[in-house]
Amino acid sequence: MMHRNKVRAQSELTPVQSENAKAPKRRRLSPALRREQIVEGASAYFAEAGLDGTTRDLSARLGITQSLLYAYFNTKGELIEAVYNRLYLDRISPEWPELIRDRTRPLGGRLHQFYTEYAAAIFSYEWMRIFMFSGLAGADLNRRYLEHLSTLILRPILIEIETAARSPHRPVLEDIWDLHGGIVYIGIRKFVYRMAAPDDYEPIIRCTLNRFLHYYGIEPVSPPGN
Amino acid sequence: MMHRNKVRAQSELTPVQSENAKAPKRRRLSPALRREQIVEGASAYFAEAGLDGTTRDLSARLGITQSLLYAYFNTKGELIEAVYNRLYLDRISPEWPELIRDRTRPLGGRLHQFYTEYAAAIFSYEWMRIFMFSGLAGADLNRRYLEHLSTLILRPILIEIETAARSPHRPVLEDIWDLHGGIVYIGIRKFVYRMAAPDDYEPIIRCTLNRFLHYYGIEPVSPPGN
DNA sequence: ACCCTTATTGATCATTTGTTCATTAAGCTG
DNA sequence: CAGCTTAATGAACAAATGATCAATAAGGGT
Repeated sequence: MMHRNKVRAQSELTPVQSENAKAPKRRRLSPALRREQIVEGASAYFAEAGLDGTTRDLSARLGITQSLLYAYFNTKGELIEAVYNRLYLDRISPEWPELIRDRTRPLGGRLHQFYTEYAAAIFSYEWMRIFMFSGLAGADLNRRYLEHLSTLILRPILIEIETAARSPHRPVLEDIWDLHGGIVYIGIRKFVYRMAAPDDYEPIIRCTLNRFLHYYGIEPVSPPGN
Repeated sequence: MMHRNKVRAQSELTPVQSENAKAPKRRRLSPALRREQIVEGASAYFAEAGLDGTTRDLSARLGITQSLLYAYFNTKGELIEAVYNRLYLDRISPEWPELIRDRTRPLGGRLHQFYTEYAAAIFSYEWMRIFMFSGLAGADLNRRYLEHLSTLILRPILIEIETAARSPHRPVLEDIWDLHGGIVYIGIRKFVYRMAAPDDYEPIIRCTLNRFLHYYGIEPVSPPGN
């Protein structure tokens, strides 16, 4: 005998408390809304538990029954696919390639803005961990995302550095991956390994960028007060 | 006639023995040997399937029964623990801190040797993936490993850079993490995201190091032919 | 207020998976 | 060879898990 009424008993004790209690009564939402709520909750849950997390745990966290998930997704895989879409969709801002190529501004400032915004975009518990989980699971989405990133962001950066370089050194794409990896690794340390990491990413991003630019004889990023 | 048993056991591994050699005869190994074989197989298997891989799949791959696993490990968790030990144990060579601090040699050469050896040590399918899986699972081992690395390797590198620096710039530990992360990210791209990566890590490691050293006014690494 | 559509539930099924244990046989010793 | 220790097997159990479906009730339309 399983005592599944645990959640129910909990919710009955707190009928309409707004804190963390869920309504004991059955709530009927519009399909669009419910679906949105499920995908959002699934993102948070799978980021924590991994893609092997169970549909029962997820539904319990959402305050709905497990079978309801199957009214919106034919299979658990479909649900995970929806999580992928929500997470990856438009994660690469279409403005970034323009920003990087905008030669009316100093290259340092462009890269600084890009990496500050990029860090803000991906340095989240959900994104970092689900990206890693799906990468390990062999999801093709990861490779596609990174190919996309390489084409739209890293190659333009490479070209801009080559163009702006005033030292004898010239970078190859692998050098841009090194720049990128050094910054992304901050997020990996924080969200995958759960190590202490700086609250503000700006100083280390700026320093990393300056070190990179310096090698190619490009002027450093202006201090943030600029 | 003579050493029939032994020969038989050996030739048992070769598939084309008799017509329907499908039924694998039960092989009786010494506990130490069998345990070693299991842990090795488990490392390979869990690296591929993740720590949620099943004991049944593992035993099938090892060519033994699933229940035999429990003759050597009381629980699946214990088996995974054994995999951790096999993988992490002595992964940080005790000679590296000495190497890094050996001021009779140029700093660039020391760091180059260290990172070449370090890459050779951890850039393997098994290490990279299991480290990532266990990190995501929240295994304390990861944090301990990285703390260890920070204390024994990164801090000494920081001190050596500070000491050797001839430019106005001075690094903080986070800068060393950036250097480290940029290099480690090569392995992450290759083994987690399964992207194309250079076969020989030496050139990019050298270039990354030189870029780093250049910022602090430290002489570059000598070319490999030196 | 009363339908009536359908979002939601509860029960249930079929597998999967970790774990246990009595039984079997491999291979060393006398 | 015979006997004996114990490595190894095969069958089984309990809990967990993905998935299904008839029954229920929430809440909008009239």
